[in-house]
Amino acid sequence: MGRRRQSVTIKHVAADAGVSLQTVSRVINNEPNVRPEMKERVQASIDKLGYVPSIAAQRMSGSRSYLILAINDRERTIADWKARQGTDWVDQMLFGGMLKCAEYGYRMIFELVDTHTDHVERELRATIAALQPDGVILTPPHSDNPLIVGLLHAQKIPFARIGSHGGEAGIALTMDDEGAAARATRHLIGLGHRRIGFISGSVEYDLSHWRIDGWKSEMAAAGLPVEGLLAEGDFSFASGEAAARRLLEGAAPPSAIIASNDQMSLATLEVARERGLDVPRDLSLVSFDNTPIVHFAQPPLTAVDQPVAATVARAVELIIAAQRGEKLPKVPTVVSGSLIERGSTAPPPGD
Amino acid sequence: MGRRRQSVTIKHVAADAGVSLQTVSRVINNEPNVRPEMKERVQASIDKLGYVPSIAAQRMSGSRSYLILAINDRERTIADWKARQGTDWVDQMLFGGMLKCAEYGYRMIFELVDTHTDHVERELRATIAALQPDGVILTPPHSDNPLIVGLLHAQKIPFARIGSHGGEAGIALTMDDEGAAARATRHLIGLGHRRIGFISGSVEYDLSHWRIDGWKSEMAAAGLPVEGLLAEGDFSFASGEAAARRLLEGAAPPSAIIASNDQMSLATLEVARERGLDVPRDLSLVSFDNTPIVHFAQPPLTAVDQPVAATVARAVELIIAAQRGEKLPKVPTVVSGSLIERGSTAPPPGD
DNA sequence: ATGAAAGCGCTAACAT
DNA sequence: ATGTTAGCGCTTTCAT
Repeated sequence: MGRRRQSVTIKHVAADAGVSLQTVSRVINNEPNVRPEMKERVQASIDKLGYVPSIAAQRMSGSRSYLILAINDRERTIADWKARQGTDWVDQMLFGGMLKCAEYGYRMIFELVDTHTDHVERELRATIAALQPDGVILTPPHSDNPLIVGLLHAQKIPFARIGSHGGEAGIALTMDDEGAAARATRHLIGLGHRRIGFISGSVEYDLSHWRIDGWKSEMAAAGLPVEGLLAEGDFSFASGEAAARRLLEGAAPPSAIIASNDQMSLATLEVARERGLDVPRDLSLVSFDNTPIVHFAQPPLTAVDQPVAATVARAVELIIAAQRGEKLPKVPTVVSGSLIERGSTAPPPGD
Repeated sequence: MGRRRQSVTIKHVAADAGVSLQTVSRVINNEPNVRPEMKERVQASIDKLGYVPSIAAQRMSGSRSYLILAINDRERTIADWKARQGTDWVDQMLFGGMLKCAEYGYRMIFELVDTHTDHVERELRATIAALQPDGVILTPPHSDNPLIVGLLHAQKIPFARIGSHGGEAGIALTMDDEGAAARATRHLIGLGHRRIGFISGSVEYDLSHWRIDGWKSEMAAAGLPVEGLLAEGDFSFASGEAAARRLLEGAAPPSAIIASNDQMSLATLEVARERGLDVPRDLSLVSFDNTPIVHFAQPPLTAVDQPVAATVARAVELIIAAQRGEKLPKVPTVVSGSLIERGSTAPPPGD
C-alpha cells in the first residue's frame, strides 16, 4: 500500500493564512501571544481547509497524545463476552469514558491486560510505549496490582484506580461499596428483617471486604448478629449456588440475603426456588451491580446500582486535571450508587 | 506536565546491538535482507531493553499505524447504553475485533459517529486525520452511507461494510440475513405452521428487506400465502407491540411470528400474554439477534443468532489483507448465524 | 506578538 | 546485507 500522508497539514494552513507554522500551532493549542485578529484569520483557514492536527505528529513533538487508555482484566472480560449474560460493565465504561473524553478533545482507548501472568508489566509497558497515552484508567483487579501501579507511577503517567482506596500513587475512586452494602442492609432491617445473610465476592478483590464491612457495621449498629450469616463466593453463579445453600440449609436460616453481584443473586433465587421458598414472600434478596439481567429475573431484583459510567467519567476528568498540573484530592473520590427497589424485597414472613 | 519521551528508542537498540537504525527497523518489521545472526543479535537487544516501537513515530514516517477504526452509530449506541437492556452488540464487536487485531499486532479503536447529521463527513474526516487508521470497519447504518463510503474510497483507506451487500467500494460482509430468515421460516413450516407472520425492522436498513425476502421466498417455496402477514416495525419495543397487535388482531391471525429483533420479539410476547395466548402453545415466536435477554424471557426465545464477533473478526482479516495488497473477493463475504432453538416454538394449536 | 530552526522516533529511498 | 540521508507533521526552544 502506498504512503498515505496527511492531506491537510499545518503547513497548508500556514500558507493559506499567510503566517508561520508556529502561529498556527499557537492557535490550535489556544496559547497566548496571538492577536485576536490573527487568531481569527488562522481559524478561518483551518475551517476552510478542514484541518485537523495529526495526533501522531503532536505526540512525536512531545506534546499530549490526547489518548486515555482504559484497561480491563482480559480473562474476566473475555469470559463475560463469551457468556453473553448481559453484563454491561464494558459498555458502561465506554459510555462514561468515551463521552467525557470527547468533551475535552480526548479519545479513550479500551484495552485488555492480563493481571495474573508474570508479564503484566511487559504487556502494559508495550501498550504504553506504542500508544503514549496521556493517562490510564485502571479497573479491578488492576487497580491494586502493585506492578501496574508501580510502573505507572514510575513513568509519571496520571492514572485513576477505580474501585481502590488507593495509597500513595494514582487517583483513587470508589463506588462506595461499604456505604452501598450498609444501605442495602438498612433497607432490609427497615422492612423488619433480623437475620440477614451476606454472600461475599472473591476475597481477591478489596471491594468484597468493604461490602462485608458495610453489612457488618450496619448489623452491629442495629444490634443484630452476623454469626453464621456470611458465605464466601467468587462472583460466579456456581459459587453463589453453593453459598446460598450453606446459608439456607443452616439451623436458623436468614429471612433475607444480600449477594455481592447479580450472578450470585440469580443463583440464590434458583436455590430458593428449589427449596420451595418464594421470593420475596419467604426470602428477600438484594443484589449488587444492577446489570441488565436483574430486570428480567422473576421477580425483578432489588439491587445496588454500580455507577460505572459516572465513575469512569469522573476518572477522565481527574486525569485531565492532573495532566494539566491541577491539584488533586488526596482522599479517594467517592461516586455512590443508589439502591434500586424492585420486587425481590418485602417484610419477612410472619411480619 | 513535562515532556514524556520514549524511554527506549530504536537508537538505544541500535547502539546496544552495534548496528544502524535501519537494521533495527528491518528486524522490527520482519523485512528481508537481514542475516539470521544479525537478526538474532538485534532481537536480543530489543528484548533486553524492552523496546517497543512508537506507533506515532511509525505512522509519522509514513508506514502503517497499526490502528483499525470501528465506528458505530452514535445515537443508537448511546440509546442502548442508556437503556441497559443487555444489548451486547458493542461487546461482541470488541470481542471479535480486538482479539483478531491483537493476533496481527494491530489495535482496534472504537468510535461513535452520527450518521444523520450533515457533518458526518467532517466528523469522520477529523477522526481519520487524527488517528490515521490503516482500516475502518463500518456497521449499519454507516455501511451504506454514501458520504462515508465515498470519503473512505477517495482516501483509499481499506474499509469493511458490515451488513451491506456492497457495491463498487469497500469490503462487504453480511450475516446472511436472507438465509437466516429463510431458516427461521423453514423451522416453523417444519413444525406444521402455515400462517407465519413477520415483523420487519426499520426499512432504513437494507437488512430489513433481506430478511423479508428470506421469509417471503421460503413461504412461496412452501406454497404458503404472505398477504396480511407482514407488519413493519422500527426495531423498538413500542413498534413491535403495534406490529404484533396488527398481526394478531386480524381475521386470520398467524400461528407463528418471526420478529426482526429481540426487543420486538419481547413486545410480541407481551402482546400475546395480554391476549391470553400462551407461547409456544398458541403462538410460536422466533426472534432475531439472540442478545442476552432472550435467555431470560419466559419462555426463552428461539432466535437467529447474529454472529457479530465472527463477522467483525473476518472484517479485520480482510482489511489487513487489503492493506497488504492481497486480492479480495468481489462478492460479499457471508458469515452465517445459526438458529438457536429454545422454548418459544412448537407445533401450531390443534396439530 | 510573531517567526525560524531544531528535533521527536521512525521508515523509504538511496547508497555502498 | 547493511548503512546514510532525508523527511513525515508538529511543538519546542530560541530569536526577533
